[in-house]
Amino acid sequence: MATIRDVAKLANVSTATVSRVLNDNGYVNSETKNRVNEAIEQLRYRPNDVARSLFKGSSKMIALFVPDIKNPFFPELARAVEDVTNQYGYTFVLCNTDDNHEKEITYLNALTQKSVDGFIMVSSTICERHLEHVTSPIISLDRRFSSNISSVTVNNRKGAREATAYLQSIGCKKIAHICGPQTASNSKDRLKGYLDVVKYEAWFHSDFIVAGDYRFKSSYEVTKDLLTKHKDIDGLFVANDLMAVGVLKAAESLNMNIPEQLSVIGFDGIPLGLTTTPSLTTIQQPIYEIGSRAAQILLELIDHPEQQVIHEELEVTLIERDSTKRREEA
Amino acid sequence: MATIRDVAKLANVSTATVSRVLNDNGYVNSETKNRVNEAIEQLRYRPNDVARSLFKGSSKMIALFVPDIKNPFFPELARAVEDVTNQYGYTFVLCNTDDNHEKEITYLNALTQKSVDGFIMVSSTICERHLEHVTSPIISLDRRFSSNISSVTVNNRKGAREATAYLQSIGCKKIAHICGPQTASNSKDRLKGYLDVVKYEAWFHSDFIVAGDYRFKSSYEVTKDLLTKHKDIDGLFVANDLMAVGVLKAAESLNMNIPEQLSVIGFDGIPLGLTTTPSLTTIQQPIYEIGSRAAQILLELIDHPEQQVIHEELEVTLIERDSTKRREEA
DNA sequence: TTGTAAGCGTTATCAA
DNA sequence: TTGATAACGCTTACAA
Repeated sequence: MATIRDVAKLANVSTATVSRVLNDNGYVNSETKNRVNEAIEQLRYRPNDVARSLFKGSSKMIALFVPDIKNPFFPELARAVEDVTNQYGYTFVLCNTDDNHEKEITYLNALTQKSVDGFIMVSSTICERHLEHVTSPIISLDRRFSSNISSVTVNNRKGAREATAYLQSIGCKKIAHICGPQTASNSKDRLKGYLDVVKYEAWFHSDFIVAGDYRFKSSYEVTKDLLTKHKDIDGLFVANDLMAVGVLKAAESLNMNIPEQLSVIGFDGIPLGLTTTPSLTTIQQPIYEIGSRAAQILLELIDHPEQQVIHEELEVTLIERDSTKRREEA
Repeated sequence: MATIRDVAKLANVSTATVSRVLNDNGYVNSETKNRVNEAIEQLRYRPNDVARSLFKGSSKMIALFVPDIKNPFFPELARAVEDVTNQYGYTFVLCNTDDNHEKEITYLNALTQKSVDGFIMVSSTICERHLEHVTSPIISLDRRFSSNISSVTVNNRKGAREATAYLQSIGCKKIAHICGPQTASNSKDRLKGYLDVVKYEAWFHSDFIVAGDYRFKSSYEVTKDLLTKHKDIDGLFVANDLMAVGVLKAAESLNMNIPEQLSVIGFDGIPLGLTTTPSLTTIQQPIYEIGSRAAQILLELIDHPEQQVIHEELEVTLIERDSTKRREEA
């Protein structure tokens, strides 16, 4: 690979001049500029970004931490982040953390050594004190670490309320909830939203709240149990779509008809909900927008580190599909 | 951030000595080693990888190019690649190319400037001549660029033959095929495999081959058309699972019963096929293994550039699920 | 066993 | 308008 010195020699100028035309700053005679550009072309010269990074102390890279890209919520998020980082000339690093705290810390250190310019994190285990020594900007998604760390979230509690109220509005009399992992703040908020609506109902009973972990399998099993024990449940608010699909499959295996016997509503709005039979009613998050806003805010924070903390909350939308249906009055 | 010089000063040694204990090479007295390590700890010193990269000319980063991480085939692949690269201390860069040639070239150049050590590419547009000036090792996935560029693939043609023969074996009399984009070699091979089996059948007609693009939507539409025109089709081999799910949905909208009236088999074995109703019979690729083998081979190629080109072909497996069913004799 | 110093490829300051 | 040169933080001959 040719270096700036090779170019300088060929064009009969100093490296400083080459650098000037490269970066388009400082005065440079238009004729020598041409000479330099020709030399660049002739040598197929491309500046070495590592050397640039060393000098500048920044790498033009940003990293996204997700628990697992295989979880269908994250590909769209990742895509959004990559789209905007790429648009601004940044390189996109993806890290799967498995919600493992040590792994997160290891990544954080490794990438800091590489002068990565900023982090977007979906994490349940990170909190402020782990970030003390991190000097690059960080933005948390979906879950808020602390008021000092910028975030992009949705109003989970409100969305959960809306989901539950919707089930009531279509005539469900006994509405259960399958929770996400209680380590995740969004999951806690969704539970709260559910409780906001049903807490004082005469029929309400804590048996109607069952624990899941946001994964398909747990909900498949937990649901079979729940629906076998409580045959009077006619509405189910599930903390995320992946688990809601598990519910659909569990009901299928029990020969229960959805939505005739049971209405099911999920949360997230992932594309998977479009391909099930019945298709899934859900509270849709603006996934792409969450990712792209997060990336934009991060890039602003990188350019203006003096800027204050930013918290942005986006809106969710109820999407009616075929897994819910108005109950006929008895 | 502390530098190696700060450590050297605090430990009362030269930077060379610090470097020696850091990299554990060269002689260094065990007592001074302790002093150095204490200084490192005291200053929370972490070596700057950018400086290291500049010196070494390599960055300990590898990149994966996929058309779109939102396509459900790729998250598992990406996960596999990230797992092994991470295990060997490499950083994982993800690029969405949209099958856009210019974008691919731009990424390739940008990452080369960053001294990225190797590339894993899923691409239909790249061929050898675009790679002339790339000096880092490259490995192509799923599609073979040329015999000079290492690859990890599956036997698409054989898998397609197996799929088609399976439909015959369960009694399908007229078997159609929905193709992938003919720009992709895997797609062409799957078509060939289909033809291998049906070409000389008396019923065979070119109308039974319809063009898709590996996406859900195209197949949804194309299928409605096909099934309306040719009501005698009783078997359908679809070039990938995503399109096969489109077929399921199209049949649903036509009130056709799968598998009673029509058996459908896909290709890929993505998790999506487990959540549809009916679940999808398919030719399963070992997706995770493809990714992890590719990454392992790439790392070998990075360590031993003198090594020759490697082509590896993995096996596919027929998975019977609920979208296919033995035809009763008339 | 340790230190000195050159070099990796840039950018930016200062002087000319 | 241009050029010399120090600096970014590290590694590795080579010398001591």
